[in-house]
Amino acid sequence: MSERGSGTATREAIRAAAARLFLERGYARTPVRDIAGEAGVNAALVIRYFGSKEELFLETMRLTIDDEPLLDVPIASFGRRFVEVVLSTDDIRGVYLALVRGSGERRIAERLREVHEQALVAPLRARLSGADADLRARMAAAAVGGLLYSLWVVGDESLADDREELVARYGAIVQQLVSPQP
Amino acid sequence: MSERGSGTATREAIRAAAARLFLERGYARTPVRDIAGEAGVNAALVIRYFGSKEELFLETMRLTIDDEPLLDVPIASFGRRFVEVVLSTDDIRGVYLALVRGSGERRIAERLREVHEQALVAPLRARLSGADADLRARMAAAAVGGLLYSLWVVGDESLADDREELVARYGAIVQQLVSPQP
DNA sequence: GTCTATATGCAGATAGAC
DNA sequence: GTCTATCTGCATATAGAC
Repeated sequence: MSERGSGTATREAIRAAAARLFLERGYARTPVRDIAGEAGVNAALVIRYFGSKEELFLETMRLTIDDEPLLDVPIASFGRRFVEVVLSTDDIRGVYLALVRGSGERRIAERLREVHEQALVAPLRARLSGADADLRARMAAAAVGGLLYSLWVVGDESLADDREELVARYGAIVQQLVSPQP
Repeated sequence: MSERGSGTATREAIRAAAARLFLERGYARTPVRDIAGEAGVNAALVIRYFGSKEELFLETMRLTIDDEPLLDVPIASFGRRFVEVVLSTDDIRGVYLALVRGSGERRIAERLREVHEQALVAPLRARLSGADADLRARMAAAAVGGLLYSLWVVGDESLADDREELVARYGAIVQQLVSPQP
């Protein structure tokens, strides 16, 4: 294998280890040394390749929501379906938690803003029209964000108890937010 | 002045400096040395008095919401009023942000849970009755938490644009959540 | 080119001098 | 009651081994 091939493989090993550890422990509680150890290389190499711990974090903590399950949903049941999709998409929880907790760093906060915009606001906005469509989409995104926040950051166990009922009732609220005002 | 008197004054100076800096910069970005400098003492003394940086943080980042403005509000306009109070209470923003961003630490996460419970869930719960009162209070608290999250953690500027309209419309949603289901 | 060993500088924390 | 000296562990930078 060429020098470049080996380098690329190592790069990937570092990226994979970093993603795993950042998702599991978050930014502050993940030393570069642990990432290096897991990837089987020296800590200095991690910095060599990625510039800094923060760069590596931003490189790995990306999120694209698959909105395919949302495409054919009738507008009337969209709220409920959206809550369902957000809660059951695998990667969201870890990335979201890591970004929120790391958001004291300026660039991590920027990434959180992008993810919020792309994963929550945009899919909602796409289904709305009218003069206040933007405001409605942002309020609905806030409500959904609040659900993730309560479940994952605050850790409100009682809320998680009955998943079915939560999806139904909270979904109805989101629905109300995306519906035009009477 | 006695040894104890001076000690207490210094203690207070440290606490005040810590509160100011934690609110301004958050947990991770506030070195103990800066707190000591601002209080005019040695960094070791800060640890001596408070045990650890984390203890000092927990000691200073408390929050009690004044729910007096909520007592006489008719139940029908409670949602709107609650949003109004939460958004206009001075200390909330700083404490909330510091706790959320520090919540990677177990004990800080616990404090966030307490604050969420006491400042959001409890006032809502107090005004509800019925079998599903607890669930409704927790969903409403999630929605309000999501508003704070969007405004302060994510920094959704568009949402903050028209404060009047935001309070009115988001308040209506909270109202819907605390109202019994048809 | 790819990687390791090692140095620098800053953090929180501790021991003990005064 | 307060400070100095110091330990440990962190991210990061550099030199150079292979």
